Amino acid sequence: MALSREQVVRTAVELLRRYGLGDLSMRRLARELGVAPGALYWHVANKQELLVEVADALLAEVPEVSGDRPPAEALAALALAIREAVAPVPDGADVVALAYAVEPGAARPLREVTRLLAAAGVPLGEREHVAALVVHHILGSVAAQQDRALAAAVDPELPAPDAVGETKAFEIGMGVIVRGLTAYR
Amino acid sequence: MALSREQVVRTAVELLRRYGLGDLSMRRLARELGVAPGALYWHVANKQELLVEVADALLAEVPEVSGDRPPAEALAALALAIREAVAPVPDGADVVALAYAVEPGAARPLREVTRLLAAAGVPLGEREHVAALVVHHILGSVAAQQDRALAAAVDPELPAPDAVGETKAFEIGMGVIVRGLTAYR
DNA sequence: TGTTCAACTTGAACGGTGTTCAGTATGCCG
DNA sequence: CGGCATACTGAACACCGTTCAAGTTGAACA
Repeated sequence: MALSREQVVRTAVELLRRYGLGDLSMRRLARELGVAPGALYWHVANKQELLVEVADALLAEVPEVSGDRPPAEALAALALAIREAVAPVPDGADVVALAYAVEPGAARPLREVTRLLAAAGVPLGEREHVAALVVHHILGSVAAQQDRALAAAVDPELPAPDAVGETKAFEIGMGVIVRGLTAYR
Repeated sequence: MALSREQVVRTAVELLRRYGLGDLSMRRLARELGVAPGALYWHVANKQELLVEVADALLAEVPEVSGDRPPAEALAALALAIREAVAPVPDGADVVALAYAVEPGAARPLREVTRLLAAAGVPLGEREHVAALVVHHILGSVAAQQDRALAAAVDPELPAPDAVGETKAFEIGMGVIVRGLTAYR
């Protein structure tokens, strides 16, 4: 059976989930698919394009947020949901950050952030900038956690980060943002 | 004359300033110093350690913030100063983010963020987490701007980001944070 | 059935990358 | 002058993303 773009992306996601970005090379991916490296370039222009697709796949699993809650509360829940989708994937934050940099509005959950900010009364001209703040907090927090986890894996002296504590830390920052938004209403 | 660690770091900073992270390879750096690549490893354990040193050098140029202002105001000024130190350096945000991930409290200006948060009434257990929010906003904002600049340089269709607008966008996010901090006082 | 043509894949190469290490040179100290 | 730590070289190792001429495959058409 011939390879397909979907298959390439799916395998890339698997590889990322299992081994992280360091082991997601075009060669490794090709080996996993039983194919020569050059074959991948028929289905994908380059690695960056592939990674954007991978990021989209990760974010596609974020559940849609229910609309019948106060916007601020819904925003906090959405941020947490995005966090939970990205955090368990090694280097997930890096991959999503890359995709967000290339096109901020490509993935649904990230658009939803902007939509909730509108509902919270943030005026049009400021929305995308506040959305950037939220996204950076999510991705920055996850990236930091993943870096600490990596450091702890290499050097057993360091304490392994505990998921609960990390989530609490994230929510403290998110709380500051949400309280800062009340000024708009 | 023998090479020195300081000289290696200084030249690395120059190279980064001029050509960005893509051209800051150990080989290129060695060529610039008129030396074989292996020689660098006498002065520096590996590239990551070098980049941490480079980040410290970038942040060392952030002016100290004066203490006789309201903490919230001083924090906004400090954040802006950090931004202005990192933004003109290509890939500066990436380099500093790496250093911050390795050891969050290494550079003075980043410790100062925590100090100002203490002055603003943020309790001990939450300080470092709010500091992370601020740092992520700074670095995320700069990284996004630099990515857009890079994209515009490659594809002339895209609009080049203007520095004033980017700073405004940054300040909008910073404003949300600062307003969110008033709840602590 | 035979032929044609597009879709797809291979194999090999190009020009890089970070890092290691046995060996060699340099200059200071006793 | 001998010895020794410091500093550096040259070559290699094992990778990386990407390109491309040449080859294969399979389906549609005559």
